[in-house]
Parts: sequence; structure tokens; C-alpha cells
Amino acid sequence: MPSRSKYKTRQKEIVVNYLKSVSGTHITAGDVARHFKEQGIPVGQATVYRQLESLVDQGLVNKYIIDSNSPACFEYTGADSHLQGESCFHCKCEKCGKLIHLHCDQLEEIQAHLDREHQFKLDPFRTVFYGLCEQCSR
Amino acid sequence: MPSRSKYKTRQKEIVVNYLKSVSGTHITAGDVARHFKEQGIPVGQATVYRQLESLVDQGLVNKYIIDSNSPACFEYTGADSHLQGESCFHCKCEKCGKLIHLHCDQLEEIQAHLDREHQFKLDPFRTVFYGLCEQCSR
DNA sequence: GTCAAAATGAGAATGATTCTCAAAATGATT
DNA sequence: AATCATTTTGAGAATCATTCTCATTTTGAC
Repeated sequence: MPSRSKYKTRQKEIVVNYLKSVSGTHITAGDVARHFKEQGIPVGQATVYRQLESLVDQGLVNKYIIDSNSPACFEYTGADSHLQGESCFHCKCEKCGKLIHLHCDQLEEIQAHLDREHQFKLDPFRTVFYGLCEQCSR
Repeated sequence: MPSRSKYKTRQKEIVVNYLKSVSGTHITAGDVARHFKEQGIPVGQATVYRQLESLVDQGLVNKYIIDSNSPACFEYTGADSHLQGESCFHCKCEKCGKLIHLHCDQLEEIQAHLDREHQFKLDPFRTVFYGLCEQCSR
């Protein structure tokens, strides 16, 4: 059972703030835990994983699973991030790892189509398009 | 360095044939290895992983990474599979975990659109749409 | 302040995947 | 069919991200 965060804790604040402070990059749970350990900030590894999971559940953080043998990446996508507002789609380059943010009306049509024709409620923040970016596909 | 399959071996044949025989389902490397072990078929675990990787490289098999804590799934997509030619999209229900296969012309338009307008070469086999399925969204 | 419920953390457990390396198989060449 | 360099195999160990355990601490409602 995931921690559904009923209490407000110092650790939760620290994790959110750190994620915000590195907004715009993708970072692994290990990176976060290591940072806290090195800086002597009292947030343990298990808590980092738990808080990240909870933040993903809340839609404040996006989780990217790039490859089966590399750790998952996280990115703050909350209200005061530069991703805020419109539904934002993400493209991840399988080769160079670049993460591209797309705002596009036609892509938003996908959402309506999946709902209308396939009765599937797409969660755009959790969905990542994988493929090759312009540079890497040449 | 991945095995780039210069020699033809019995194990390679066995793996390909088994993948074909379960065509249409998703199967993990562990499932495959377990099956061989239980049936006394002489293909070890390491070889299963190596052959699957090689088959993915050759484009005969697709690999799906659904979630960071569940094993990768494989599916035969070679010339004599029922997936031949069609792009197949996958929807994963965040609530019940169900995986849905979608064949849909309009969805295939996404691919063309991403390529045309955003210079992004979508890899449909690696891309999973997250959201809520019909049952779970009610 | 009391107290039940929730969150934390250190370390252990899990589990998928990859690595190691000696032995076996392959296929080209005699 | 014998030789031989190269490749592949497999049993088990190693790796490593992630989750679990559970005793301790923290939280917030009363």
C-alpha cells in the first residue's frame, strides 16, 4: 500500500522543494537520496522513494521509465513549474535521452479521441512518447 | 557487447519458435526461462535474455517496459505474426493495471504528425498511454 | 498532554537483469 | 573428419534499483 500522505511532514516539504529547485531536469531517486545524504539533510532513501511515489500519485511529479536497466527519472511538474498550465506532452529520445515538452492542439485531440472511441481516459502527465529526436534520427 | 548472432544455434531456434508459439500475448524473460526449465528444454536463463535482446535488435520481437518494478514484456512481431504491418499502441490502466492493445488508424496519425510537425520519430512499441480504462473511470 | 494513526529510517530482502569464465558448439579450412 | 579460431552457452555470482520490515518517532485531533 502506498503512503497516501495524510500527515504533513518535514521530509515531504524537503523533497518537494528539492524537486522544485531542480525543475527542468530529470533526476533519479538515487540522485535525490544521495544529495540529501551528502548534505546531511535528514531524509532517508526509503522516504525519498515513498515521497516520490506519492508526488507522482498527486500529479505533481512525472515519472519516466527510460529503459529496463536504468533507474526511473522524476521531474517536478506542479503549478509553479515551467510546465504548468496547458496539457503538456513529453517526448523522450531513446538515444540521447533528451526530454522534449510539447504543447500542441492536435496532440490534445488524441486525448479526446481515446476517450470518445476507446473509452480510455488518457493521463497526459504520465504518458511519455518514446522515439528518436531530430538530431538522433539522422 | 550484445551477442550479434553470427552463428546459428539450437537455442536461438528454440527461443524464436517459442516466442512465435505464444504470439499474441505478452511474456516476460522470466516466463520464457521458467518454461524451458520446467519442460527440460536446454536453454538457460542468460541465453534467454541474450536471445531476446538479439531478437529485439533484429526487429523480430518488441520489448515493452510497462513499469519500473515489473519485468519487461516481449512479443513476437515477425513476418508471420498477426501484428505484422500494423502499428500497435498500448494503453495501461493506472488503477487495475490492465494492458489494452489498440489498432487504430487515427492513432497512427499521431506518428505521422509527430514526424511531420515535431521532427520526432515515434516508437509506438515503446510508448504506453497511461490513464483509466472504461471500467475504472466510472 | 494523551493517544491512535501515520511516517520515518536503517538495514535487509527482493527480483530482474547482467556479468564471469570455463566448457561446448559452430563453421570455415584443410 | 580433424583442426582451430571464434562465438555461444550456462551455472552461478554480482549488480543495483526498488520495496519491505519493524522499531522508533512524529503528527494532529481531542
